[in-house]
Amino acid sequence: MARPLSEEKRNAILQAAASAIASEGISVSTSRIAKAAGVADGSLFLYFPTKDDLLNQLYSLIKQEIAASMFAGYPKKGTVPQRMRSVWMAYLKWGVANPEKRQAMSQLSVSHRITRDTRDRSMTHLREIEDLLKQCLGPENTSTAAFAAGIMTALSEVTIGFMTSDSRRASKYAGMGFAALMRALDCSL
Amino acid sequence: MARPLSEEKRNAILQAAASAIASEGISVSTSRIAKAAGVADGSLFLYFPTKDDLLNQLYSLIKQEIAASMFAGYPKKGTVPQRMRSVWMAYLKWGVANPEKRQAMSQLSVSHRITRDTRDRSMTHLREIEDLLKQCLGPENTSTAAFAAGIMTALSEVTIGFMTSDSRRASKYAGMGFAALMRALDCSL
Amino acid sequence: MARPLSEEKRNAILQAAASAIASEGISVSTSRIAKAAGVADGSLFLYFPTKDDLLNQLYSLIKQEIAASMFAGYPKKGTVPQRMRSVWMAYLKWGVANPEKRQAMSQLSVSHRITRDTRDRSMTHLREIEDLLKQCLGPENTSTAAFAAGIMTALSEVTIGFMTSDSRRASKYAGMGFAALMRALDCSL
Amino acid sequence: MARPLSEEKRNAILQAAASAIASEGISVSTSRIAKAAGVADGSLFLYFPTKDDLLNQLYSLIKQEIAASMFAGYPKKGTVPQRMRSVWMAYLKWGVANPEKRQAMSQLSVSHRITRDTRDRSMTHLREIEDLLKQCLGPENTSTAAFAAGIMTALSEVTIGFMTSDSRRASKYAGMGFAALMRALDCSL
DNA sequence: TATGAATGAGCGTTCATTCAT
DNA sequence: TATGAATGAACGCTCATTCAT
Repeated sequence: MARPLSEEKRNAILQAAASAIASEGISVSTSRIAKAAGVADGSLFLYFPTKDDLLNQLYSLIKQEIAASMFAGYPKKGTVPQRMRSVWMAYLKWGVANPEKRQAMSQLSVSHRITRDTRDRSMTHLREIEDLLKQCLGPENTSTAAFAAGIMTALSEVTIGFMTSDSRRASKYAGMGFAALMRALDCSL
Repeated sequence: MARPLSEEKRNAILQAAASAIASEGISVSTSRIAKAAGVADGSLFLYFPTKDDLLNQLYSLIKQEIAASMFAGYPKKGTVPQRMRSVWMAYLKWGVANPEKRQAMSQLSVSHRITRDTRDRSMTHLREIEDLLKQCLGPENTSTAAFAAGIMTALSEVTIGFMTSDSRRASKYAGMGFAALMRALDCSL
Repeated sequence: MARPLSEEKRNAILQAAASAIASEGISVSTSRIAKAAGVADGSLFLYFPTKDDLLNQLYSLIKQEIAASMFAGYPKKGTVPQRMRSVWMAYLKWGVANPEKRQAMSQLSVSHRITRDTRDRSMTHLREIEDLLKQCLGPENTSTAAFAAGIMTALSEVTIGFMTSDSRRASKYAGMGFAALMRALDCSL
Repeated sequence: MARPLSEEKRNAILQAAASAIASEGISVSTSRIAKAAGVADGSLFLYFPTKDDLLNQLYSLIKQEIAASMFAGYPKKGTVPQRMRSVWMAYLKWGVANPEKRQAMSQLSVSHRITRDTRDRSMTHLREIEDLLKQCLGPENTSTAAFAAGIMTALSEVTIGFMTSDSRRASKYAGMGFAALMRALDCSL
């Protein structure tokens, strides 16, 4: 049955795309991505029917990866602040460890080539965060959980940015960021 | 400094670029921008030698416009919180009133076509904000003013986003956002 | 002459090619042909070393099939007009029964990918027709037999076209076509 | 107002397309056509938005040219046979004089890239021929005029083919072809 | 023998930029 | 100054063909 489509190559392409987009932007050519992935130009289209597909799948993959990493070492039984801190620190860790994916993501998330559908699907991973935030905010502020989630995301991006560009003070930023978040959210508990 | 060409056309091109980029992304063709501006394809290059120049000038222009609008009605003699609130609300107002420029900006700010130089120059407009924040944070936290500015920007973007997509509750978000900001910054007063 | 491969698959490929070319033109991909034939993309090249080979063999095959069908039920002992009518009607019957092959043939016969050699070889099948025509035309017009054959072919194509697109009057066209042919040839007998 | 689109270049492209298609088939690349026309690759698309457009316009153009040339020197007051002969000879003349266009046409007319619409529009030019044929056939055979037109076209193609490949006897074929046509049609007058 | 993944040349088309008018 | 036709490099994608399995 000939060779099966290699998961390895698929990943190489996604990886190469992330890195190429990080350094050249979304307008990077599929040819450059293929070259960086070590496959022929045409092979890319064996794994992803169009460039838009590649872009959308990359977006989904990174979102998934983020969601997963956020819950690594999650203290299910911990207090709400403990759990908040865990998620926060886990995301920061991922962000600092994956600068290319973060940069690629910043390009992808504003791109018109990422469909509404892709965005919606990736949202579901954040449902758990919103649940956590609802507990933090208390029952009367339940409706603002989405806003709170936005704040959390925004603050974490800023924090990772500073951690990356001024890495000597990385852990200081991490702490300051978390403190700012908790104050901003003004959790009832 | 004499500008030999029609200032009017120059502005039409910048305006058209903002709107075209907002709706199609940075990859929009110069031809489409020219058409939208009501000038010939070739004329665009009389005003901006390359597309990158146009992009950079647009970036600068919007940044400038933002900076200016932030200080409209600024109460120079007011208390720090009053001045903070003024700047915050002024920016929100601009953001809600200029969705296209905001969208264009979100594309431009992540683009690799905006040079370091352009970015740096635009930073200077925010010097005043940092000064204000230093007063807010107190002398011992002076070194974190840049981080605080990042937080402020991030929170305002989130807030405008929610105001725009859920406009019935716009003023509620504006207030919540400001409260969150002040708490996050934990100003010594 | 031993053909090592499955005659069945070879035929399936030729059949699929005829049908695919009929509906999509000669530019149809070998992959589509393979798929329609129920074999793998690569397998096609086990049976036909190149696409051009496939095309040429298909051309030859159809020409052969036409030649054979023309002489089905041929009245060897009949008069010249009887034999002419037999050939005429037999070809019409084949044409009406094999629209895909006819369409494929119309693409193949004008294609530059069919070699002179292939065309020449296929000509020999029509030698018998020319012999028949020579008898019809009489000894003094022997040199125009090729022209007469051209006329016959041309008229039969037109006739089949009308029979196919206006099938209610098919037999009327068949008769009219034959009458026109016999008049056009002005046979001495 | 800059240069206007040059009719000359447009014609050069159509001409180059006809000749390139004649010698390489419809699959000839737009780049090759552009080169042959003496324009840049991109310029072709200034005159024809897609290759299909070029193909369709070329088809229409040649059909029009044929229709026009058929009625050059047409004896409006002549008898029906005189007029038939005029049209016949005029078409033969065009065909012999324009072998490339004829070859291009043979590719175009079987191509799936020529739309139904294009074909239909080009049909109208042949209305006049059908009218002439109706007079030839007499009122009782009016319904078969389309069939007669098909026969006429088919015979003329065969005739031109022989005139071209055996040009020493060109005028003999022209006469023989016409005689065959008139007999085939069996005109009542 | 049969498969289908892999290849890379080539395609139709777009577009930033130039230049004749 | 302003125009838009002209350019050609580069793009995303296809496909006949090869080759590892």
